[in-house]
Amino acid sequence: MVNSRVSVAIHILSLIATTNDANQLTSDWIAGSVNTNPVVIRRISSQLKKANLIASNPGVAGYQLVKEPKDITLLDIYRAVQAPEELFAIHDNPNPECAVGQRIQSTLNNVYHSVQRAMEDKLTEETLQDVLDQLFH
Amino acid sequence: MVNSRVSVAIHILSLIATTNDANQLTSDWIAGSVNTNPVVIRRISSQLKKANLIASNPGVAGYQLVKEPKDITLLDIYRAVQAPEELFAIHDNPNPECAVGQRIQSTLNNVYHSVQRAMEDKLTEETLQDVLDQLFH
DNA sequence: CAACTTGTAACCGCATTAGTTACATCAATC
DNA sequence: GATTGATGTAACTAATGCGGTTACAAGTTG
Repeated sequence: MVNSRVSVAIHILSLIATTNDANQLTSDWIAGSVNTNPVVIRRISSQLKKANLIASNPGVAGYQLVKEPKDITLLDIYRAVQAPEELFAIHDNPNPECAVGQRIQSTLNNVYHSVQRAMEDKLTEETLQDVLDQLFH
Repeated sequence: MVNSRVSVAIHILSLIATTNDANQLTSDWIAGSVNTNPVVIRRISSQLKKANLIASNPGVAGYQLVKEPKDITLLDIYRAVQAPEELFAIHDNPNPECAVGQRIQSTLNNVYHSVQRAMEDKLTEETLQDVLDQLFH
């Protein structure tokens, strides 16, 4: 299962996108909405910042979106908070002396590739704006 | 990331589908091809058996496919070894007094649903036979 | 009976995750 | 310029899930 950082990141970005008062947008206040520790918010915000999705300044309260919600895809968010990895794990060191063991890894890689691609395509289709539309239907 | 049990399950099923000598198909021998402990093989085989994909008998060596490889989809295998769960985790107890916190869970559920659906559709498209075709191209 | 097998329970070490404490650094305000 | 309150990070903890392993019950075959 994909960890909850993606969900928290979307929550954070939704708050940033819809909160007018910048002074209100502290990691403490966001943590109150997400219901977690402020450090968890700052940790994920740091990843969103490195991915160039939000901006912030040490010492000054608040976060700002760098792009418009319609230009932030869920894949952008996913990749911002998720270590780059394959969706499916493949076991290590299958026996090369076995016909199946010898070719199972490359075969699985091929098979899984289209599955992961399908997932990422869907994540690309949906943007932060779509999330906002659903939040305030 | 999805754990490696799916990959090991496909490996096991590939061996069963392509090994003629039933006496050879012990959990010990399969473990030698996968390169793991025989108990890991029996554990996953037990799940495949409960999912009605393979058959076996206590005390007698070997496993047999219950269906033809073309009738075993990767989703069948995925569901056999994977606890039924959502692909994306959603954080617990967001603040109901916040407009975003109040609706984020149901919104994320909707958003993630189509993504998971896309993945499962792809897993349904590919069968054990496709894997065998790629293994012995 | 002896030598095998499958099936399962139980435990271990490791990695990952979310939560937390602590603190360095910076900015705004009195 | 000292105080206050913010971001940014390092470091630690508890809980969880994973694959690997030992042990053993129960069955089959020769």
